[in-house]
Amino acid sequence: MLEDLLRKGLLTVLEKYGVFEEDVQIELEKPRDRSHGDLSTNLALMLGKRLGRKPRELAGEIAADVSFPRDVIESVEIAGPGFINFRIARQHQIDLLLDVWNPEGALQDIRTAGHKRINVEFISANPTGPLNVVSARAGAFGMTMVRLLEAVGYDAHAEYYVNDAGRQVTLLGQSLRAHYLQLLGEEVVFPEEGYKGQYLEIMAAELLHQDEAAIRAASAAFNDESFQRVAAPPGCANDWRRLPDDESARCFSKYALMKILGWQRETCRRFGLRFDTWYFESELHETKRLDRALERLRKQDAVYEEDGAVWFKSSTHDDEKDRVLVRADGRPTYFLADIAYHYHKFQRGFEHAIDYWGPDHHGYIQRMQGAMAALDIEPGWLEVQILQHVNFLEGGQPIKMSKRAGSFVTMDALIDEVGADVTKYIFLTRKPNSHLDFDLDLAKDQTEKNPVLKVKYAHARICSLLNEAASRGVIVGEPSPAMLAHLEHEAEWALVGELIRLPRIIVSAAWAREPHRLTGYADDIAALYNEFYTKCRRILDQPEERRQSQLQLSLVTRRVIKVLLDLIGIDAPEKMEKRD
RNA sequence: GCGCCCGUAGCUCAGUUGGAUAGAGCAGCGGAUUUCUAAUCCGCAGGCCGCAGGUUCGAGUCCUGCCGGGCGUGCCA
Repeated sequence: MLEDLLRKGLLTVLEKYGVFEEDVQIELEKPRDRSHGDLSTNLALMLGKRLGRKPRELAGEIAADVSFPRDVIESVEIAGPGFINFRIARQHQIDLLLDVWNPEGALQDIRTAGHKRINVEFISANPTGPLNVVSARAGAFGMTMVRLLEAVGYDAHAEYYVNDAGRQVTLLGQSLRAHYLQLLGEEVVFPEEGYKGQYLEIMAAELLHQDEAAIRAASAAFNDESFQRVAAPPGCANDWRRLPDDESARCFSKYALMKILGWQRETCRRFGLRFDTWYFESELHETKRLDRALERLRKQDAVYEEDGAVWFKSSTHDDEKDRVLVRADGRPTYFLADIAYHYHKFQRGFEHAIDYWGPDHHGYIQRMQGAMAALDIEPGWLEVQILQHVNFLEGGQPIKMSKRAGSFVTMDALIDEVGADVTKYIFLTRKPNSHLDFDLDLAKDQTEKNPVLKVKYAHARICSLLNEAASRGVIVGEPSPAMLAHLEHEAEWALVGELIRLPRIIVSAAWAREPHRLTGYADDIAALYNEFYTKCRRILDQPEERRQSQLQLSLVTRRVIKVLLDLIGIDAPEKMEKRD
């Protein structure tokens, strides 16, 4: 690695000052300003005080003393208050560029995680209605994180937790049943806090008019293994309604669950999300994992009984207060189920787990971490990422969203109107924990002005250029040092300087859990390519060597853009419709 | 009240973990096309980085206190 070479060279010089490897962390970064060279260190600024020297003088001495092979580091300069700037020799930049191009090169070298198994759980929306736009942000982040983790060598596993047990699901069944009976003209008391969304009315109408056909259709969506447990209840709706209330509601609930999970899964598919596991809460109950988790906590002396309920001593783990695991009436809380779920996740052999949660769950983190600690799971095993709230604006006004009241923008509508690619890209240009205003009108009406198109266009443009070359009989060779040595223009070298950062960008985005670095970088690459393309126009009319070098540079650029768009999960088009 | 997140251009947001003259897109203004798609490029304008202190060679970034916005603070999920 280039950085290692620089560090080693600098350390050799620093020994004369009595500074050794363990004394100092040498930072190297790419300066914002191109005129400041390719890499820069603030070493002299950091050491100035410790050595009682003026930073600028110290930098001058170090710069004069340090030595590198000329074909790697072309120049060493001091600037500003005491920065030492390095300029990478063009020969070496070409080597780095080829390292990015070579499939066995840099993109293999960054796969350092050793196939460790890592679980990424995201969306995990309640199965009580269609996915809404909030899940779109989680989907974009979760899926890209999975791919990023794979890119750095993890064996990453995408998981969706389905809360198909508990009160919400019961309420769902009762709500559907009430809608159904209402359609029959019966007097019904709609459950308090029930679900009033229009989708339940439609679902009820389907049951009324198609009944068994509707049930068969919904069941057919679940013929694969992971959804085996989502099965249609016996009989038809007309039978269900005559059963005793509880049992009747359970039948309607099962049907609704089946139907809604079908929607959710289809929405995810449309959005390009692939889950390795859909984990059902009901399985936890059936396999007695709640009892087992509770038993384990008991053995650790982490629970006690009071007022008829079973409490977890989360206050000993920095939580504000203790939390109930089993209610006085004997029903377990969601918290206990969640503990059992994560305990099982741990037992399934994942070395690390990342959960994407909404901002309304942040108060939940402490008790969850407390439970993990009480179960002797190493600290840091569970990593919770909070995705901040998204404000959707329509006509300049925020849209209030309430699932129970049934008013929200569905993820499907977003995909229909804005498109999956644009939506993902927009979400991934923002940091996970920043609040975000998403103007639907703007996204819908002005999609051609969205930055994602600039990146797609750059890719299409390169394809188009290469096609044109082929049709003129120009053969584009594999990128090679001999040809790339003919790069001349400043814009070409600026592009090279950016392209060779790809491995570092991927690594930093993966480790910092900040996929938005990918979109920012993709935008930079596209801008630099377009700049090069405009300033060095009519590439194919250039002399053969110049032409070859530029075409080869284009090839590498196309691959870099493709790698980025694949990570983000959006299409890299070979051509785009000409606008007007 | 307490806890968490956020305050950066008119708008939406970046800012390489403390670096050099704070950036991009959109909106505004002015230029560039006999093309290999102008869905592009070039230029101009736009800023007390919420406010006030502190830490140090150096702060949009770190610490404290305010101000403003969002969320949480259930034997709900």
